[in-house]
Amino acid sequence: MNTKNTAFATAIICWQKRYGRHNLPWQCDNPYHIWLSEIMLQQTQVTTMLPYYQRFLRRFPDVHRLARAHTESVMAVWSGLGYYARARHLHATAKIIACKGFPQNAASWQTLPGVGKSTAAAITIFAGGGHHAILDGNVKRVLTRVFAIEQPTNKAATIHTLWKLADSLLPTHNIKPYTQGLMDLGATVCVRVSPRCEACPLSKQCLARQRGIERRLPHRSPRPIKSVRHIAMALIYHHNKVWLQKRPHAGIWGGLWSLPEKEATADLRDYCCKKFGDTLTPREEMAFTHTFTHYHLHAKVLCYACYKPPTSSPTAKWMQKGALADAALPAPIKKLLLAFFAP
DNA sequence: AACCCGGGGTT
DNA sequence: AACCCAGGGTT
Repeated sequence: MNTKNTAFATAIICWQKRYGRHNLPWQCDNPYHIWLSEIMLQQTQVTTMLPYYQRFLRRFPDVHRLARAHTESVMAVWSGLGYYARARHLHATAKIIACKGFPQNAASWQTLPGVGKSTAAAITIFAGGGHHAILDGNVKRVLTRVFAIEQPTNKAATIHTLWKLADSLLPTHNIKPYTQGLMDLGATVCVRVSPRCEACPLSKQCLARQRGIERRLPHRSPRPIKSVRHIAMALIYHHNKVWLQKRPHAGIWGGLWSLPEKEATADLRDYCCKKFGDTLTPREEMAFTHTFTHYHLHAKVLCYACYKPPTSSPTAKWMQKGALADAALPAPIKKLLLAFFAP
């Protein structure tokens, strides 16, 4: 019978002790700090999120302060960090926690908005008591390489295999340094391009390295070709202000402020005419393209000067050009507006 | 600028 | 199980 692979965990725990990160501000026993850090670390590196983390905690020192805050101020503090759905989910979860207290196990954590299986596992491990596998991008990379898993990692069956493998590798003790070590190793040594195998504690047991295929892993099956989608947007300005609409929470750029948008330019002109009447003067046209996972978005932007603006409403408002940089806008819209108002 | 990537949510 | 969404990193 094959014995349990303890060499993997042992090597990581030992490496973590000497080379891992030990002084991160959320390495404490405050579940609020740990939860916030894990959300901010989704799709984001430590060096990027660190100043945001500090700023966020100064503004919202505990979960009750966060729960009581207005969504707008949460989004404003999050501004610049990207992936704004994380901020919306964080706020929604804060309200639940303020009412019902912090979850006491991973399964309960995972029912909360923005907390998936891996994040729930990490939070409960670092907050103390949890004993679960994690499987984020770093861990996937380490596992597919050390065990030479060549199946495409964007397939459910492979993900399932990786979870099983991660479960089987869990050590009985030292779960915190093990988990932190796995994350740190993937982030600093077993990186996607140019892995630093000479500095890796697993290099001797790494099957991908033995076979010389570490750079080809993890493997993904190709994605379908992207289509192109055309839309029309209106940039309506009044002195140094621009007319923005709040987007619905579902769909792209959910909950962010953006320009009025229609499928076709004719529809857009109709809308502008109805909304602003003859107070609008057509100016130049602009355009941009933005690529999503599944399609290229091509936007034609009709610019109008407006001399008599309508008043704001909950879902539409005028924004000063000075407020654009810190506002919750989609990245391409922010870029376009900053360019438009640039001196 | 093109290409690659990966977390949670939705269907 | 497959697809959707978002923005940063790398080349």
